[in-house]
Amino acid sequence: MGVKERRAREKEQLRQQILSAARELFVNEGYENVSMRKIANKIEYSPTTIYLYFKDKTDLLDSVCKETLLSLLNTLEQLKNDISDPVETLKESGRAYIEFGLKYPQDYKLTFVTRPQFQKGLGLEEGSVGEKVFDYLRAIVSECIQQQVFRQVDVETTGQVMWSAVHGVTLLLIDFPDFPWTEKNKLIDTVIHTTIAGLKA
Amino acid sequence: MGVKERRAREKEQLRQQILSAARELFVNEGYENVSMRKIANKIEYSPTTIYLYFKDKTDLLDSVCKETLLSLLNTLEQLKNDISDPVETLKESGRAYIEFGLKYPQDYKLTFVTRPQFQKGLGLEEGSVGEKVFDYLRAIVSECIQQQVFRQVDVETTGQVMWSAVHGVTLLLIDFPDFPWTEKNKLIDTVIHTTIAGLKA
DNA sequence: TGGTATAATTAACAGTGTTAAGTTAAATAA
DNA sequence: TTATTTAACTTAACACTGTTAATTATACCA
Repeated sequence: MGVKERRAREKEQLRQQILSAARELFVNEGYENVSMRKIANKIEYSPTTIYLYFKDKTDLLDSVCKETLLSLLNTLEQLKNDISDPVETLKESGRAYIEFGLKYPQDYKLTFVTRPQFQKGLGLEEGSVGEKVFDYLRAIVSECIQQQVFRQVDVETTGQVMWSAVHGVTLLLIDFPDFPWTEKNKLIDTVIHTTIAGLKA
Repeated sequence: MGVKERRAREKEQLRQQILSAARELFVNEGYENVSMRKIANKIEYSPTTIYLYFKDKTDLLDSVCKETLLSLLNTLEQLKNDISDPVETLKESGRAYIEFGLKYPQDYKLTFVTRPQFQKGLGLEEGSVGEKVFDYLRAIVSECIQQQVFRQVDVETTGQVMWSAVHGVTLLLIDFPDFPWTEKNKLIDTVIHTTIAGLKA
């Protein structure tokens, strides 16, 4: 009876192989410039084999993005050990979020910009990984409000403001690398500091 | 001798015709899903005619985006009559910027997200329309600092923080329309208010 | 009218995502 | 062991893509 298990394991292995080949190509050459044939070549299978594992190209994109979100969530959750000082945690989380985006710029854009363009229901729906990322943010913000550090009582709005700020600066830094930005870390710190200061008071 | 002028005028006319056909299609169906043949069909010319007026598809995108930036700049500059209260002007400009993005979401994404992906030098270089948009922002921020309303002395950083906030919320609202956002206007107001409050004091 | 520059077109190339049909290999049943 | 079923994979094809080179049509000038 171990046969089926082995076969399933092999199938899963090839799925992963396709997935990581796709990620590597998407990241290095951009989603639009990667063809199914290119992915197939990389893993030394025929192009149509991919369709046995993924519905179509956007499904492949989808799976790559889900992995990215998991990785982001993982990065963030490793910070949230110290809940005694939620504001400090929020600052560090914001910085970690931005730095994640800058470390994997193509993955970030793929997940938060390209994917929504191709797939209307975009991974923030109930039970999704994307929702969990926002849940993480919500929890910290909630703590800040409970400790009465933040003026705003509305957890949702506060979280969304924070998200806007970090998302904005991340994308600007990625998309306009030639713009005469202030020194990167100073800009990031100022964005976070400013937003949090604005939420206090 | 009026012949050459007329011919030039006709040429310019067709150029504009191509441009507005391209914009309409890009906006309605997305840049990736619009083919040169589709544009050509719309204006009832052969596909290759477009290449007599534009170098390639990204050049077409480029020109569309330049128009968008001009339109945005125009929208903003109509607000800047009242310089006596720079903070109020900044608030209104931020709101106008976001609402421009939400009114023409595809144009906004095309200009600030899609284009940078295809064209490295992306319209923020010296003398460009993109630079003028940022110049506009810089001028208002500078006034706020001179009137000692803002804590931060660094005009550049302050402007970039402001840009991050409005860019971020604009894109989030565009890209994740199904997310349970706070009521749109409340969110926009809170983003602007929070950022400006953070820049004060 | 004939000649010329310019504008627009046709035909073609190499590549795209995807589907349907066909083939090979492996696991089960006799 | 041999036959049969099932799963994995490939080949061939379709309609489409951006773009180039060669060709035709058009409008102007002498």
